[in-house]
Amino acid sequence: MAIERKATADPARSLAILWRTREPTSRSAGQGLSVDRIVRAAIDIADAEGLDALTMRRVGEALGVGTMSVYTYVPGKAELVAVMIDTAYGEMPRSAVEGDWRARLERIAHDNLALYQRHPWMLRAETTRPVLGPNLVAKYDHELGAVADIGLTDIEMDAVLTLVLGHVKSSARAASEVVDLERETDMTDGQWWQSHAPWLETFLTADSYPTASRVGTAAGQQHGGAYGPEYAFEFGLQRVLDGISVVVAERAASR
Amino acid sequence: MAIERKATADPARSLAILWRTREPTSRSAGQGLSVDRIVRAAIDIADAEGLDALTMRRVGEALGVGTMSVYTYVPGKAELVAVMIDTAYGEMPRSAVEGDWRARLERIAHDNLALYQRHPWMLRAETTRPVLGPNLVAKYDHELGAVADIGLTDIEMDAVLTLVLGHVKSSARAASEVVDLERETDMTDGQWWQSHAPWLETFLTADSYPTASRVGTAAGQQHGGAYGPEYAFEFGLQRVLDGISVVVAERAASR
DNA sequence: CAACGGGGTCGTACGGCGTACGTCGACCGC
DNA sequence: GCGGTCGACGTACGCCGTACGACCCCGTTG
Repeated sequence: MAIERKATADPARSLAILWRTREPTSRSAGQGLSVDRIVRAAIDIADAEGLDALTMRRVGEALGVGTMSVYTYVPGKAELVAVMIDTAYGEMPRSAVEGDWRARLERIAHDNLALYQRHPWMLRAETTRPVLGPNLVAKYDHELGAVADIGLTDIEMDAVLTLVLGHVKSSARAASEVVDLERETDMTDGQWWQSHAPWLETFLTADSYPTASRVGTAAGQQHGGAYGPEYAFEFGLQRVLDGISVVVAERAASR
Repeated sequence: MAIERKATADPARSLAILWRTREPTSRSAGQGLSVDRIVRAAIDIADAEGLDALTMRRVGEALGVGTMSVYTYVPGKAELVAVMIDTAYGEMPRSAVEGDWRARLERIAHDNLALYQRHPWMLRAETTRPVLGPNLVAKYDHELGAVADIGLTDIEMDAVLTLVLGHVKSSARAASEVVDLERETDMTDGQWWQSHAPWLETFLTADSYPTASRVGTAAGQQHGGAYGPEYAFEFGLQRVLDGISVVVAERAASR
């Protein structure tokens, strides 16, 4: 029910797979099992049914193969997930670097949001000390390109990226949970809100917590409408970019 | 290895416990088991050893009681976690509302960071559609107080809070993972970085990804030093607050 | 062409988890 | 003193990840 633990995939093992240290043997070169086929099957399962549905038994099944055969190509589930993550990074667009830095960062934020929408399981699998696969490195390099040459120090460039991507991840997580819950409970967020309103009013009277009840109601109605997570994402992103522009302006002025 | 799934604790059941709908019977009033004792024991375990170590068997053990006895007071693990979360909120300071809005938000950010440092398991257990326990409501009301009366709409007040708390959570998660990994691997972040440097240089040459290799190295050294997650937290927080001040200024000007 | 060796495959089994279910004992109200 | 009720808990089920060892098939070698 929580974030992936033993997310500590053995980095060395994962890296060996990711950077293709081992060339395929003549035997396995046929149409048999392979890391690629396993990873693709695993991603399909996780995309469609979430990280909890991704079990080693399930992967074997999907490939018409015994559960333990999977372990021939992948040392364990944690390492499989690590490879899945890097593979997903590899499928991201590397939009051309055009426009000013703000437009570029905005574009990157939206690309990453789309990534999380396509692969919601990544929200629960990623760690902050990621396995440095080739696609993550390429992604990092590409994204740094958006903030290079605007007068920031290297440390600041990294911090800016961390900030923006962190915001995207927060927002994506919120949006993803709304979708999950709407499917699990067969209720839209708005319906859920309304069905709980009477209960809330029992305890959360305007007397006891006036501000919370007023603002909570307003925010709840917003969620009921078409916009909710989307608004939080856009609002937050614009605030973050505004904040970054203050630093950029400072650096430009002192040059 | 991931974020709590079936985090869908049955809200009604959780709420019933949280708002103490059921008064203690004369029988159970003695020194026997109780929701409070269970929750306290569970929080102690999770604080000390993480959410993975928190099993129902373990909770029973800690209380000198059979595993299934716990289910007399709590409908399931998900609901137990929900109550743990609200309890933790209840232990937060409600710092007096003083200073300007920026100082107040900064204070709130630091209070929430401290909460996550004391209870790192919350980073993996919280959801975005939380169970509306009494302490969460009180916390929300208190935190709204920091941004009331500065000219924002209700929706914006909620969005500002969501943004700041989202940033705190991102940063706290990063910091927490660093701590976890340093314990698990018996290596500091700096040592880990250095031990992987040769490997990285093999693939990530300055030729292939000049920006990534330069900035990554700089950021890596930063992590090796005393500051890393703390810097990311403070840098991001100041940027977020700068961004918010732009909106506040706009609203003040148009009034 | 026969024998061998090794690698891909997979069945079984173990120790963990959450928890459904049914029983038992002790206490409280009468 | 007694009946009913409720807290406590033992057992068991179906999941999970994966260690271990057996099998089988195929490419290589003598």
